[in-house]
Amino acid sequence: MRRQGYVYNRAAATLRRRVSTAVALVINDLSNPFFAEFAAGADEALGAKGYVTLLGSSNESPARQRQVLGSLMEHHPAGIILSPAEASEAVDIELAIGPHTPLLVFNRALIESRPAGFEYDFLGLDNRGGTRTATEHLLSLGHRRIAFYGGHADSSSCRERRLGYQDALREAGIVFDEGWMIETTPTRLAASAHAGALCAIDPAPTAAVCYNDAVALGLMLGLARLGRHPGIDFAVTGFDDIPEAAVGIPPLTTMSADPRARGRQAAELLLQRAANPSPLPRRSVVVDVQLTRRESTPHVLTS
Amino acid sequence: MRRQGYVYNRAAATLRRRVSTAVALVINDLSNPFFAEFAAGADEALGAKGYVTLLGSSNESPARQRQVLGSLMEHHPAGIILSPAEASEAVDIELAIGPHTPLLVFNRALIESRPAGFEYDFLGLDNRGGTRTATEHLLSLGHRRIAFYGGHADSSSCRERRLGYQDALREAGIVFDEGWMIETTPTRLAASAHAGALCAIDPAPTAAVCYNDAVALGLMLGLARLGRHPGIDFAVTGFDDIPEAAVGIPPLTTMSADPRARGRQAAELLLQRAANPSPLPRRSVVVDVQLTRRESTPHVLTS
DNA sequence: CCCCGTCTTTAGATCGATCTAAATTTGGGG
DNA sequence: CCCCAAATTTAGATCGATCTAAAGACGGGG
Repeated sequence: MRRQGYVYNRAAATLRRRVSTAVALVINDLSNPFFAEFAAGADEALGAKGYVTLLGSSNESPARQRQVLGSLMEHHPAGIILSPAEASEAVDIELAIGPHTPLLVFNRALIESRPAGFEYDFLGLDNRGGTRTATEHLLSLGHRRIAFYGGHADSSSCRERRLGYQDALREAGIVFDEGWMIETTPTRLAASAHAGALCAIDPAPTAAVCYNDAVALGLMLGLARLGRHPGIDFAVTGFDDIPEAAVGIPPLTTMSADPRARGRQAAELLLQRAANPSPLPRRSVVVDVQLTRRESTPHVLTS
Repeated sequence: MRRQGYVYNRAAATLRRRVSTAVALVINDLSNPFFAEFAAGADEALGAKGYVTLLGSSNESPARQRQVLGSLMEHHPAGIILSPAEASEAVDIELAIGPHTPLLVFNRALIESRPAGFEYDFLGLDNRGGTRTATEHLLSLGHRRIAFYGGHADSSSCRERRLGYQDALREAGIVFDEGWMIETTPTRLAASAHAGALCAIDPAPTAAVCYNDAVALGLMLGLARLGRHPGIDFAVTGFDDIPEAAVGIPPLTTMSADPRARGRQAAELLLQRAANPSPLPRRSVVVDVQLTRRESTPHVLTS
């Protein structure tokens, strides 16, 4: 009957069953390899379970995100995986998707203002534990004056990562100085341009924990321009393990989040919820990140 | 009535109209920023026209691609945008999607074996013209011994790019030597490792046209390790203009393809076809790529 | 005041998978 | 050979948007 040109009509099935075998995947920034990998992983796992991925990208715009969610909702997806745009309010999301569709939020917390009523699962990275591990790694190499470099202090992930860094310093009994934290836009260019601010600290740090890989790569570039040699006389750590990290100069020690595996995990969490809507309590999964040691973190020089 | 919790049921509409307002987007490698950007552009343009994107990724596997296409077909999409997996046969694609759904193939030609009967539109890059422009750029800077570096000679895009390079040399009256073309796996790592093969050419080239940016960045790294200074005593061009190209050491002169704009264009071409299935003849659009000059292509040294 | 043409409303019918209930077949024991 | 229980087959009914056709409302001219 396949030879007769028959194709299953999933629209008819969806109409009858009141819910489709599609899962909506809404991404804030597809051009970021981290999220592109995440999307690829989610699509892979969903496809393996017979689901189809409805893609939407919000480009960091809450307005567009709302519009996209509305459009995707018309397909009555079995669930939604949302990597929210910046400053997404839980109330707006609830308004867009209603109370019945299972939701899994990835990577960023939603801004909660109302008391409760809106339930969703969460999957994120252990930002605090990650920078703590990175800082401990630098401490174990003998570094004592360690800066935290890059990121906007008002972003939630930057705040968390700064806390982990301070945790490690405190535990090592190091007196921490506010001036050791330098704020930059989290791009390679901005990070490269602000490298001078790091060198201006007195006494000069011998290592820096960076907000993410883009910042770390930019910082290494900027330091090289100022005559420093990251990987030899200065140590740098990143966060994310983007593909460029492995081929930087020098290759970057960083915290790996394995975005493709996160995508698969998100799909599994969501499908579990979809199969079993109410019984399970709300889940919040925070994934450990792994230290990937490369050549950007030398032992401190005994000068 | 929105307050009553009403949401439009697109499954019902699709059932009645026999075709959905979704477009299937099947990508061979989402983790490649080039295709991720393409997907983001396509989704953006489709969303703006009220269409929803059904995502599928094939991971370069024709078997998986076929499976994904089959699954997406059950949603009776208005059309399909396909960036085919390597070695995709037109016959297989036709078998998977049938003769009625409009198809736009992006970037790679399908392997045609049957005489005809299967019609689809095509959108691709001007590979031949691109490397020709890059080579002419190097010629205008005084380079005469120019190598072609990287890529697998049996891939269609590599063949096309080599032809453009040879076009430019021929036109400049330069006697071309087969030994000037060096084959590598098109990754940064492999390109970096083979840099020695380039230096071994006698007399040594002063410039290289690279298969793509990844290869070019790898080559520059490899040359630096061998004591050469790309951007000063050696010129390198890339292809694609991936984000890393602008922040390489030195920043890479390359051919920009603007993948996000290509995505938007693919969406428009497909929707035109979907609105007007038969009247238009088959379309094949080849997009010019633009020379983006940065610092990796110095004037030849007069030594 | 009636008739006919135009505009608006309403009443099914349709799409195809799925589910329920009724109808039919099958099988085994009395 | 018949009867009842179990298994299978068949016949509608359902989902909600959309389309068609029929019914109803309205208005102007005779």
